[in-house]
Amino acid sequence: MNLDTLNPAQREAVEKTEGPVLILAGAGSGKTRVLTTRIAHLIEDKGVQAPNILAITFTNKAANEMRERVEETLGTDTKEMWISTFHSCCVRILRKDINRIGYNRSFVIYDSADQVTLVKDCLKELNLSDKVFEPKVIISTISGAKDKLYSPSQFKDMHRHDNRMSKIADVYALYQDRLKRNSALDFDDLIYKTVELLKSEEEVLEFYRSRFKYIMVDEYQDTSKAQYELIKLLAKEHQNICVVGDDDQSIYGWRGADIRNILEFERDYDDVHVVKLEQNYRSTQVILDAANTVISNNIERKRKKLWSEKKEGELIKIQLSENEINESDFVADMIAKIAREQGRTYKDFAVLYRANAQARPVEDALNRSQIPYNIYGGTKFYERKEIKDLLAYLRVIQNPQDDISLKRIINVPRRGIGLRTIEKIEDRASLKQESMYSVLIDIDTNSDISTKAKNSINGFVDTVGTLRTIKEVYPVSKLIEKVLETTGYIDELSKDKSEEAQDRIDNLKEFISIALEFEQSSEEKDLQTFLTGVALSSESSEDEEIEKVSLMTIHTSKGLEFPVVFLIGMEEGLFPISRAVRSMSESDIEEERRLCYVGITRAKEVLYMTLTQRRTLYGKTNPSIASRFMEELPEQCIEKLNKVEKELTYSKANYNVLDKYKQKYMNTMNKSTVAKKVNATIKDTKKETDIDDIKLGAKVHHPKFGEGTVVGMMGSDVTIAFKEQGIKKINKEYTTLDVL
DNA sequence: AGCGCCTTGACGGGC
DNA sequence: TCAAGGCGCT
Repeated sequence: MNLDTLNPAQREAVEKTEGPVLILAGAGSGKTRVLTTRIAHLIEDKGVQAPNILAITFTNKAANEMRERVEETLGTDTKEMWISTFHSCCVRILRKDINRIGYNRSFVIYDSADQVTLVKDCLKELNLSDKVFEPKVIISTISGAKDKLYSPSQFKDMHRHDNRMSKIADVYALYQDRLKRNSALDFDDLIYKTVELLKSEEEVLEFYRSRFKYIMVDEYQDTSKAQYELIKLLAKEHQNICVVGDDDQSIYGWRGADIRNILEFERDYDDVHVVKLEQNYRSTQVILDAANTVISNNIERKRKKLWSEKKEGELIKIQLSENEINESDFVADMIAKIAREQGRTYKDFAVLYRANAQARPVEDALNRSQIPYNIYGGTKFYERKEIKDLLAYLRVIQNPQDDISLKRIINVPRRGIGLRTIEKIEDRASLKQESMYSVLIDIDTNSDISTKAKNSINGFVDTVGTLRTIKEVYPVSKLIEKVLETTGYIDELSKDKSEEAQDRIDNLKEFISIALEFEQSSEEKDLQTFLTGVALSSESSEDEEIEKVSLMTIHTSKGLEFPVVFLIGMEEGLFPISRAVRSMSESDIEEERRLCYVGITRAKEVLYMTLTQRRTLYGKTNPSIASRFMEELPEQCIEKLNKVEKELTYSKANYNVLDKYKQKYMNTMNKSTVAKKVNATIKDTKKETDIDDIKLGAKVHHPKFGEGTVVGMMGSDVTIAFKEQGIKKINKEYTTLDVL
């Protein structure tokens, strides 16, 4: 294995194969290359067997890319190697042994829409209003609990003094019960139940421990407590655990990622070898300086500074526009101009924004200028109604205990089984503690259902029965055709002559070809494997090679790069988004700042940042205030294309500034040095602070805001009245508060 | 069952 | 602003 093309840090990360390794990989530092080379090195030079390697990523895209690149490097196939996402890895483990913890091995996987339906059912059963207990809120609460590995009873106990949360805990308990009865797992369960299985079944744990002798985890900053625990279980014995991540790119706190996992890796494992990949191969020095300076305003981070061998590069251009329409026109004009003058092609450009709603005016402007674009995000193929209907049929065929899917299709297409009848079936099912399907099977013994409804139900049961037989002999694609035929689904759509109906038919045909493709490429060809694959993939099959400008959120852009990037809507309340501003929570603002860092570092050569004087968003026009992140950009890196400073009110709010330290050091150091100083101070005092000493009324010291008094506490959020900076909400888990 | 009016609320989004 | 879901009427 030739490692000569790697830089020293990269090489170190590859060669240090034994013991715990933390690779802090800055944006564009060749992280994927290091990981793939490391795997190849293990196999080729260290004589490690392929089955002993486990490599975990977050997205299918990353997993596929890694597998391809490893195969390319090694020149062999990697079938024996587990290179997969957390979720598909867990499914594999669970399919084998989940029966040991009382679940059915042929479980189905519920997506977020199924979750909503199930939670609504649970609320109904508990007589709770879905106005007071919004399903969305319930789901994210449950999801948060599972991410932290709280069981329903633990969760209930934690919140025994909080009436509302207690009720939510009851929903959580019932929800889990129903999932189990339906032989279903939601996405969070895939992780949670795997941890549960490994913790309770010594034999299973031993099996995987001795199998996965070398474990690698990508995007470690995005792991949740549950994922962290899973990895720890597997890696504890041999300690050959290599995690790669960038705390500065942690932007998924809102979906359970716990930045502490990367910040405290060194505490969790013994003798951790830390490698920092700081050489950036992507961007110009100007772009990196700007990114470094902005991110240095974050307190809680590992110190790291990107540098590049590339020359200085063009200054970052800042444009102030009248409103979002002018802003979009500016973007379109500049794309046209740069494409023409510099001979760039449209795929070199990306327009990045904080919220999807911002895409609209940009689309309009690009259309006016006849510039082709691809918009990422939006309704997914598998979320379409007709596809979900078909999937519900397939799921019921696979697993008749799945009440949620059964309810979805029992009267689709219409076959005269009304709401009243369905309710009766449900009642009976919960009375007898069994699935709706088993009630349907002997519906004839049920007296309070009309003969007409009984006939329809028997017809439905026959259809499903027939399809279940067909499943055993025909391939999936054929089964799908049969479903669409025998249920009359296609007939129903064909009768409808609208364009929409034709679209739906086309989508169903597209789905059949997905199934055909599956039959050709997959080793296992059964329905269950197909359904799992569909559940775990997101299918964003846009034609990526095509010559188009990319429009996407900054979140979506993570991991990608473009020669020319437009970061639009750099305004307070939009970016950082208003919720983060209003919550007054420093950790929320820091996550927004990391997002800003991600946005800036997408650019290879040219970066534009735009903002408006007035923005109409959600039907309301408001004067804009420049984003605090704009103010954090170093003067020498930017070029203001128009009179930005004159026209703008920079928010003078109590954001930014590191006051206490600023006064002390500002004369001699620049802002980023001050931040470093603060960082170092935190590191020193960290161990001495006991988080439990932070109580109501306690006098505390905050690294940025100085002295204050604790006036409120909610979970890990502490509200503090600062002497000089006013009232702020701070997450005590992430900030070092010294009790005075 | 289906249509249309009205309220609501809207960040980010992979598996 | 606008789209989706709820609700009431036919």
